[in-house]
Amino acid sequence: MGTLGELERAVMDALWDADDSLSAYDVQHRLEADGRTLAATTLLTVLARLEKKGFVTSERSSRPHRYTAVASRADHVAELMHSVLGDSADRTAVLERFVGGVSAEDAAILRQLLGRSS
Amino acid sequence: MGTLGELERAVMDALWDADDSLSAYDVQHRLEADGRTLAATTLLTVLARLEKKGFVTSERSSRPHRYTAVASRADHVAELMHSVLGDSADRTAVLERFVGGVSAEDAAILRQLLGRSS
DNA sequence: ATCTGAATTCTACGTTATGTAGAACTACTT
DNA sequence: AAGTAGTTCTACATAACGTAGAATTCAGAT
Repeated sequence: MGTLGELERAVMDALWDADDSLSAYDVQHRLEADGRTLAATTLLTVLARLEKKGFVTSERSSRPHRYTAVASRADHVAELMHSVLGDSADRTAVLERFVGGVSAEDAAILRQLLGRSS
Repeated sequence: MGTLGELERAVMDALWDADDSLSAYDVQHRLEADGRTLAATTLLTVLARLEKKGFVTSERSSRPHRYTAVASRADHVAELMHSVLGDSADRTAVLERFVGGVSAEDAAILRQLLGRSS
C-alpha cells in the first residue's frame, strides 16, 4: 500500500506545493520554514526512500539532484481512496456510507462530476 | 489514522464475516480454515490491541470473552475514504480524479445515491 | 474450601518501517 | 591537484506488529 510516515508526508507536501522540481536543500528550507530543522542528509535519505517507493522521481544529471512528485496530490489522494475501496465486495454499502458522510458541497461536486448520462 | 497490520486485518475480516460476536478461539479456527495456524494467545493479543485501537469491543461477562467489530466493514472502509479525503484542500480536483477512475457500475451507484438533481 | 483445567493477562522477542544523521565517498570548479 | 558542495553508506533509536511462552485468574467439579 502507500502509507507514508510523518516526515515522508511533509516532504511530499513540500514537493506538491512547489510547482516544479526541488533539490533536497530546497525541501530542507521549506521544512525549516515550517519550523522543522533537519540535516540535509536526512532529506536525501527520505527522498531516496520515497523514490524507491515510487512516489518521487529524480533528475540526476543536474548537480543538486532535483526531485519531483510522480503523481499530483489530487491523484495521490484519489488513488488512496480507490485502493481503500478497492477490495470491497459490497461496494454499494461502502459507497452508501461514503456518500452519506459527505458534505453538501462535496455532494454537489460529485453530482456535477457524475453529471451527464442518467 | 486507522491502518491495520496483516494479521489485524485478517482478524477484523473474521469478525466482519461473522454475523455475531466471536471468541478468540472462534477467530483462531476461522483463520486456521484459511491456512493460518496461530496460538490462541496470539489472537487474544491481537484482539486486545484492536480493542485498544477502538476497532473492537468485548463482552467480558461470558467466559470465553466475545469480541465484536465496532463498525461494519462498509463503515470502516467509508471512514477510511473520508479520512484520506479529509485533509485535502482541493477537493474538487481529488473528487474529479476519484470519479474519473471509478467503474461504470460504481458511477451508476453513486448517481443513484446522490439522487440526480441539479 | 480446594483443586483443576480452561481462559486471560503479562511479558518478551524478532522484524520491519521510519526518523534522523554522521562518515565516507564523488564530482565539479578553479 | 585541491577544496567544497553534494551524494551515498551505514547506523542507530523508536514504534508497530506478528507471535507466543509463562504466569495468573476464574468457574465448575469434588
